[in-house]
Amino acid sequence: MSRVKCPKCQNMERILKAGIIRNKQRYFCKACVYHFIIKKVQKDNNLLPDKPASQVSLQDIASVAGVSITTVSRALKNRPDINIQTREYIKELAKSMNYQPNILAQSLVNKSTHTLGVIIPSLDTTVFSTMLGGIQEVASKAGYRVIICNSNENHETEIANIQGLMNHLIDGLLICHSIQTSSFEHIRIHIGKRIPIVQFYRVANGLPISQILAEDEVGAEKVTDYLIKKGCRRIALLLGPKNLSITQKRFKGYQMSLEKHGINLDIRLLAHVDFLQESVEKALEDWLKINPKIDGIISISDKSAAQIIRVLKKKSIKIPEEINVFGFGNEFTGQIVEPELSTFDTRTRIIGEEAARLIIEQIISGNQEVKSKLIPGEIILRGSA
Amino acid sequence: MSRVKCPKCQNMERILKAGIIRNKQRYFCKACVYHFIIKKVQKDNNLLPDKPASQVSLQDIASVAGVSITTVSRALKNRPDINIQTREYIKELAKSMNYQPNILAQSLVNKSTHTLGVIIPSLDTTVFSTMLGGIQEVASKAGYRVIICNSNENHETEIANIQGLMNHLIDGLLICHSIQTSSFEHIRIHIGKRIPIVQFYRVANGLPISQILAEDEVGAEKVTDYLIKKGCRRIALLLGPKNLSITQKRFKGYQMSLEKHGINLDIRLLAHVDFLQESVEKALEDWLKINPKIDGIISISDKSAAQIIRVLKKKSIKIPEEINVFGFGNEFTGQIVEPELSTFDTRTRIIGEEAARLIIEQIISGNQEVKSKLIPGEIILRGSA
DNA sequence: ACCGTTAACGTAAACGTTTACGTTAACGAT
DNA sequence: ATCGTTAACGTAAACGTTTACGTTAACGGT
Repeated sequence: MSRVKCPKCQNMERILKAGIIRNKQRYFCKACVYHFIIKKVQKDNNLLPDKPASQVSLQDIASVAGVSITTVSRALKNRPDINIQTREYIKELAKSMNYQPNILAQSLVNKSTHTLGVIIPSLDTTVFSTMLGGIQEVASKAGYRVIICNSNENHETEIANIQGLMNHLIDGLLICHSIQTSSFEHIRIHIGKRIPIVQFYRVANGLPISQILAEDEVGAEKVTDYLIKKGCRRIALLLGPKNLSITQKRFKGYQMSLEKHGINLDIRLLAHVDFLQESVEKALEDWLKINPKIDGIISISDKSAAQIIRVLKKKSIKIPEEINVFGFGNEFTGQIVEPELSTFDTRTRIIGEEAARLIIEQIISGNQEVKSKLIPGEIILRGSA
Repeated sequence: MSRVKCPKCQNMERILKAGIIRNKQRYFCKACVYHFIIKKVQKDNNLLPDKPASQVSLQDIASVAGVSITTVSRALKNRPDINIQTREYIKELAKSMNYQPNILAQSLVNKSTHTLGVIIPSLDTTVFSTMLGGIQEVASKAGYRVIICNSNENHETEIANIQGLMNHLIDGLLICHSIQTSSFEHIRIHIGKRIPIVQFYRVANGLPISQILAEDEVGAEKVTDYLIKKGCRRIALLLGPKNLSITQKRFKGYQMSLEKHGINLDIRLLAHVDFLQESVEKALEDWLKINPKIDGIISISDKSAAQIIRVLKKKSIKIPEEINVFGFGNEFTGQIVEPELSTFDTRTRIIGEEAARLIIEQIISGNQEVKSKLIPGEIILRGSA
């Protein structure tokens, strides 16, 4: 027989057990037909006596003011249907009570979080952190927060990130695909739903969603044109993984320029790398063995170009006399190497800014019309070519 | 007389107007004592006929399965008190209906968002984006999202960011103060509340909250020691704004080293800059005019050091023969300049990682004990010193 | 004196979860 | 057959907002 007392009728006799829930024994009082659980007496835990200082809510203000929650909400939101004196009084009261609205609750009702999700492949690469800076600035000026997810150039992580963000946390998604991403089902699922998506920099072409792009094709063509005009005939091209849109476009621009100038494509002059130092150096080693010798290199990034220059100098190969080196992206690094790096400025920050602008416009207008925008870049000539 | 029909009794006679609310005329039917608003007939707007595809909720699943919401929740959360077959059935049903939980609603109930807020002064600076990378990695492995706010080195923005994040959006705040921040009331308000705060890299010392720090003092001392041992006696020190903790600590380490070696402090050798290129070059110009001549420079960052080296080379000043140059931070830039940069590696990424680890620990344990952790750095010797 | 009008409130549903607690029926032991 | 036990549900409150709609009283015109 249990030694439990019914909290309702104080009876200790006709008490039965009634199952266990979440590790707690439940009881049933036959006398008053009542189910209950004996709670362990909270022995005021030894933490600070500070109350949890739970945020003040509309209800708290309403109680103090002696009005309803609705009236408080109206006052704070400057809605009509409220007496001006009442409104001012409540506003002051709210301020004095240090009221802060619970954004979660607001978002739940309003079905809008004023938050953008951004998925980028890496934070350590200047290109990406620069774009992020652009996104951040535009978003914040428009009153949007930014949640950043780093896919770490990993396909699975990208998928997981998207799933997480899409669960009502964000109003719009900006995505720059990881190297590994080649299938895009995880994106396609979300197209046409409430949450707009914009791809930037690295994009998937088959998808009916907006894009903000760098001038990869035109840029590569212009750079190749320039090198050919300068007399180069054996121009090596450093590219990323083959599945990247960027890779394909830069190759296309390069190819078009060669064709235009009647130069045959030599596939030995193409190299695909994974952005890591070793793969860049390996590609360079291979190129240097080729005959006839190369006289120009168009790098995939300024960082890789800087690494290339470093190796070439160690081998006492003169830049630009023997080999012209061209970067891509215009990062700070290019101004530090010697000779300073000629590069194609893709206006990375602008890409981020435009991506943010576009998605915010889509969020506000509700119009998900597919737009594709190319951010014009420009050649910057310094010493290396 | 209004030509309005009461939706309840269909009467068109005894209808009165009853105020305007949110730009809509309200009516009152005397016949059936009923208030109403005539809604404009939605002329099925010309958008896509696609339904908004509102996410499926627990209620939707419950309806289909013919059980209550509670049972569905129990099934999906693997709670006890549910028949295994029911559970499996509901799980499959949920999957087939492509159910995704509404994180907002979950957070509202659970009072936890599994999201960290990070406030950093800039995204374009390598140091910060590197720390961010560390934070991101640890957070994401622990199942936390990261909301990033860029204070842009601006005090007001920092305050606004914190206010926004603290309104129930985050479970913990990581903050690296802006240059301009000298008063810390906006932080102090939140201390001891539910949401823990951890400062990293740039910290305010007076506050009773945890910190993750670089070895600024020890680092500056070690670097100065090294230069003195190498024979330098006129070592210039490039510092940030005076109010930064980093500035004060590096100066202290520098000063201690001088004292230890019996060298008098010459305040002309100190310069405070704002991280912009112009201010760095201005400081350098001033130093070069001083007599006796300087023979060493400890820079505030590797980037500034690279700029210094560039200027010195233009003036044909030999590095390290005439002037030794030391960086701080160990960024990629240091490996590109010529001569390669000697630097103090502050282990920036580790600082971010540790900050994230610490705050997550505080969130989970609920223990906000103040901890201060110094991340050991090390001198990296290359050609410039 | 009555009627229409409106200012200024309040009530309650809704957003999508989680969870304390109520309820029922089946089952084994007496 | 009765009673205690428990598996397996359901109900409803709660989280903190927003907002459609109900309600009251005052007021001015007839």
